[in-house]
Amino acid sequence: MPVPPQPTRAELAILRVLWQLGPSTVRRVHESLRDTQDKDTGYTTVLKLLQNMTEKGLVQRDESERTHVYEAALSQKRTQRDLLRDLMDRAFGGSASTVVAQALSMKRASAEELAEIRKLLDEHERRGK
Amino acid sequence: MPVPPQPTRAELAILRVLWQLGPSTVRRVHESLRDTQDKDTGYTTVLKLLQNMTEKGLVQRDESERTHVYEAALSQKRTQRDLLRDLMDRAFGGSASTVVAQALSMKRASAEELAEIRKLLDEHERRGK
DNA sequence: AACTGTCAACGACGGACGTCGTAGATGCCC
DNA sequence: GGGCATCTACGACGTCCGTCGTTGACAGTT
Repeated sequence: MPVPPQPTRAELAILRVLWQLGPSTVRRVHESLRDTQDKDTGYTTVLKLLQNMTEKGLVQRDESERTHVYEAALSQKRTQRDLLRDLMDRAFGGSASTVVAQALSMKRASAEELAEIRKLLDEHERRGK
Repeated sequence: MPVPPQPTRAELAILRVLWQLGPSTVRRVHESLRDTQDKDTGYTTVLKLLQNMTEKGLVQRDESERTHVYEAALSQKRTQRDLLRDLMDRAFGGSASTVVAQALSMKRASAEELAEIRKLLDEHERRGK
């Protein structure tokens, strides 16, 4: 399992919990999901998902205690990058600028976000110089 | 069928062909896919996909002639926006600036692309003013 | 020792997806 | 008109995904 496969929708939702809470038990993940999510997922469903994800290498499991503790195997950044890369290739012909253009066209690109983006761009340019 | 569901991977590959070639027959789509794609998809597979997509409202079918002609129902821009929005919500917490940051961190964000992005940003700012 | 609650593990199931074989209709050509 | 090619339509299959019921192990309580 050199490179784990991309997470599915449900798996990504779980990863988000793990990134936010850090290493957690099934119960904690389940409850956090219940809070955040609109949909109501059963306990054993979350357990099964986490078992699958362990199998795939998406998470690491500490089973030294009776109650296992799960932790994301890859960083949030890394996963975001992989997912965005994939979408960029499949839907945007690999063009980063088109991605940015679409991102800007969304309502959520608020004023603060625009300033943030410009800052990123400056930094990136300075570094590339 | 007010709003068609999001296209799957295989469906998106077909949509890309339709956006590039314009309204096309199954055969044309199939051949174009054979050229572009690494994977080798059978004719009837493409046909079935297009039939499903018609059902879902992703494409429109002109069956006035014996050989049907398919056309993308939604624009490329619109589809890109929907897909990016979805990923942004699921993986980036809805933050456009994080998306942009990840996009910039990729090798494909070349010098020309950076210039292009900056231009987009300027335009966007001017318009927002 | 019996009861109760929590946990991991396993198996099953329905649905979506991608794939293709095959049948049936239609058009073309000698 | 018979034969061949092309096209749509239909049905099936294997796989993955998300879901959950059930079982068995274990721990704490009384």
